[in-house]
Order: sequence, then structure tokens, then C-alpha cells
Amino acid sequence: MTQTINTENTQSQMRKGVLELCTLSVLAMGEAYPTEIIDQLKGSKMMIVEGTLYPLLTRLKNANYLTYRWEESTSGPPRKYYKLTPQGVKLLTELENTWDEMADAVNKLLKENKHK
Amino acid sequence: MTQTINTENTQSQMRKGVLELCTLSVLAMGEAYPTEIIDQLKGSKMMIVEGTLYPLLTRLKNANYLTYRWEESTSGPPRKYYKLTPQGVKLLTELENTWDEMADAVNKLLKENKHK
DNA sequence: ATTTACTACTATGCAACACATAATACCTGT
DNA sequence: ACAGGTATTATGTGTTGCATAGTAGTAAAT
Repeated sequence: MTQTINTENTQSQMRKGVLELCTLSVLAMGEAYPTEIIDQLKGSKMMIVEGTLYPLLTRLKNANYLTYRWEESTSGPPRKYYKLTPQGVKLLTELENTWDEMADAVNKLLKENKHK
Repeated sequence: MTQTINTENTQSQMRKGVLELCTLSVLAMGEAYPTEIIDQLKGSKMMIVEGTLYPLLTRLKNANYLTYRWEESTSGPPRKYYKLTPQGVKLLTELENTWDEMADAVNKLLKENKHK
């Protein structure tokens, strides 16, 4: 029993790929640890949860787009501070282009076919 | 052996959810059969292939967002002309809002964190 | 000193979907 | 009959968002 199409579900689907771009974009400002990244994304109205972000960071790290260093915290366990590698910067640039092109295409289409 | 993050793959991921919106948007102009839909989307630089569109149309039809009628063709097998149901129109409106919100959030984020 | 609460990270599994691939069926012209 | 183009259907795979649960560290409260 699957096959549910609804707005909520589609929102998740739309986030796919974009979350990767958004995470890289946050890290373009400088290193950050997961909770900081989540807070910044929430501040931009881009929802993301731990269960999504942690695996994503691990994938990006394994693919050499990110590195991290441990840092002690005064209020809890040590944190992993992530930052972009040169390849990560390159990937970010490419994904920004991909996003721009797709967003343009969608906006154009929606405008053309606007229903009253 | 999985775990490949690259621009190509992310492009697919970004399309998820958006293709549903784009398909509904094309049908907002009036009924169309799959090949027409594909052509219109390609005209807007939104890539989609048969293997993606046919299952998508079936999902939307099963969820009562679309209906179709058969029509004979003078140059090949009969075609399924799809059109939006009232619920489909409603879904389209919701997805347009979802898209606008997400696109705004992403654009804002990219602008803020623009790397030099 | 044990409990509680908070923070940070890790592990596992599921569901949804794009896409590749292949197959089926219909029509037209030779 | 056969070939080629068009339209639809069926099946399987890989990626990923997210839910859920668990581990571990710190600090304040009892």
C-alpha cells in the first residue's frame, strides 16, 4: 500500500538534490557543525532534519567534497566542524548553475501555463 | 558499490517533485497525450523521458488528479489524452505555492552565501 | 553519586521516485 | 508478410528524504 501523492510528500521530493546544494552553500560561508547548518537552513525557510543532514554530510565527506575537524565543546560532546574542499567548491558552482537553469525552466513554464 | 555524488545525478534528484508540478502545469493549458507533454517540457528545457512520464501519469490518474480519454490517431496507435480533474487543479495550485516558497528560500540562501 | 536533561552524532530500515531497459500493441507503406 | 514509426505498459535498480532508535558526552538537580 504505497502510492500517495500529496503536497506534503511532494515537498520532500522537491527538496531532493536541493538540500545538497543548500548545505554546500551554507558551508561556503565557512566551517560549521551540523546543528549550526540546520539552524541556518531553518532561518532560510529550508527545512532539514538530523536524519537527513547527517547521512548527507557523510556522503559528501566520503566523496571528498567536505572535510571536518573535531572540536571540543563547552556544552556537550565534541563537534565535527565541516568545511568545503576545493572539489566541494567546484561542485557547489556546478550545482548553482544546475539550480538556476532548472528554476528558470520551471518559472517560465508556470508563467506560460498559468491557469486563472 | 553505490554512493556517487555528481552533478548529473543531482540534476535527476532536483527534478523529483518538480516534474509532477511541470506535468500538471502543462495540462493546465488543456488536455494532451504523453508525447505532446514531453515535447512541451523539452521546449521549456525541462528534461523528461517516457520511462518517467508514463508512471507519473498513472500515479496521478490513480490518485484522481487526472482523467483521460482514448482518441484514434491517423498515424499510429490510439492516444490517451489526459486532463486535470478539479482535484488536479487544486493540487497544481498547492504545488505552485510549494515551488515558489522553496525557490525563494534557495535563491535567498545562494545569494547570501555567494562565494567569490 | 545517581538521575535527568540537553546536545551531538551514529545506525538501520522504509518508501518514493527518476530512469534504464525491454516488451507489447497498433498503424501505415512497401 | 514485413519493416519502421508511434504509443503504451511492465519490471528492476539506485539514490535519497525521513522516521526511528540508539550511543555517548556534559552539566545541573536531587
